[in-house]
Amino acid sequence: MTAPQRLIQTATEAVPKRPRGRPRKTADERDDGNRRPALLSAAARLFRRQGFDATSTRDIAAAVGMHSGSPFYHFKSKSALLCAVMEEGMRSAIARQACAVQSVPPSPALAQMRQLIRTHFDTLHGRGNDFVPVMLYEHRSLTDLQRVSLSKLQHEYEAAWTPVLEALHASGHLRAPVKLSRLLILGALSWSVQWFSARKGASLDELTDAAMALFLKE
Amino acid sequence: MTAPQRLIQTATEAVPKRPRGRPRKTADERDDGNRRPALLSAAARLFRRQGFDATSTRDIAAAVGMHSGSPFYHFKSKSALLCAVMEEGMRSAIARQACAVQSVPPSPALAQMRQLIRTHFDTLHGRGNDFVPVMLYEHRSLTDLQRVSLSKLQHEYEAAWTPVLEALHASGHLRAPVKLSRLLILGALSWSVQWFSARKGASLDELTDAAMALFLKE
DNA sequence: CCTACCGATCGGTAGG
DNA sequence: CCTACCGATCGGTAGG
Repeated sequence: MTAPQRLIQTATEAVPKRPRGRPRKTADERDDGNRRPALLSAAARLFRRQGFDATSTRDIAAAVGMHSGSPFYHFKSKSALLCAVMEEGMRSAIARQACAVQSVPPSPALAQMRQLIRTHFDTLHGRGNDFVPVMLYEHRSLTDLQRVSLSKLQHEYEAAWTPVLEALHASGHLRAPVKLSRLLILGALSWSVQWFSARKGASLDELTDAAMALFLKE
Repeated sequence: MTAPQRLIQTATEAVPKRPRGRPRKTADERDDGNRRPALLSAAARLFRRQGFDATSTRDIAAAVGMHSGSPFYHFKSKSALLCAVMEEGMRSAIARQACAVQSVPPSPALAQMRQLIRTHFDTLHGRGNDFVPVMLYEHRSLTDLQRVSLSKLQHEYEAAWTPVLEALHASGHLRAPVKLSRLLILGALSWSVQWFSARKGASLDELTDAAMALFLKE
């Protein structure tokens, strides 16, 4: 909160008044905001690799070249940083999902479904996409309030599946109840963070084919 | 390691020699072994509720009426206790699974499949079955060596699914590749620890029906 | 299994 | 964003 120039101003007594309004940022202040994304990325990577509890705020600070107390200048607590990671993950996942769904005509629900599955795998296993996997693992380390604020984004993400599943149910491609189907399907896909490896085994496309063949008739 | 009687023996110089061989347990010693199951159960319950890192060994000790250092008389480290919880969970899950499979004739693979799914849900959501859910969540908190020793039990559990899935694949009830099917199906079922509630929503039987309808044709 | 304790780590903060 | 620091907690151990 204390502005750096304060130090200089107190040295000289009579200083010409600064212009009114919010002071312009000087070159020295430019770091104020733009280190936040770096902190988020480093935190996401470390949280995914080591887990939330096994990662200290010192680890995160070191990963972006800060000193131990500095992350708390950007985030009020370690769990607030975790929550920010998850929110960022959900926001970009929702954007990716919306973009993917729009790129496919709505008429064959099977094609929409394939796109949803493929996009979900990308969100989980794409290069640098550590944000959502962290959310799947570390949900428990949030406070109740943070969980509530996140649940809105989660519902938004899940909501995109419902009309597609309903269409598939109506056309006979899906026989199980829609709501339980959504829970089971998303679980099957999300669980792949536990076993999928980009370097061995099936590719994401093969995985998508297998999921389609497993869940849908015809 | 130091036997409690030692204290008494040193008080009197000339003590009649104890009979050879391992000393019989006296009433005071009876706790030596049989507090272990209590520790395991308490640990499983707390690990599931709060997570491994959020549970201190003091919490566990208090839950069974011990003092803070005493769990380390039974387990050499906190993670050894975690590993013991998981091993106990897998052993009883495997036993439950073997019993369930044998109770059903092998001929309709669909009936076998239903039994496997239903038993898996029981292992995850049955009363007092906290051991396996802990394993699903806290896999990362094990040492590499512990993970290796556990993987044998996990493979044993998963192996029971393969012949059933192969039969279903051969009969046309399952179209996706067997190996990927097993991974996706077990993921869908296991993920239910994240959302299933015994007090609201579907029952375990309804869940089993939904899973059968979702994964299998006809 | 208890008592008494240690060393290390960690989230967080005051003040600049 | 750095410096310097604190209070609390925690896994684990020695000795009995």
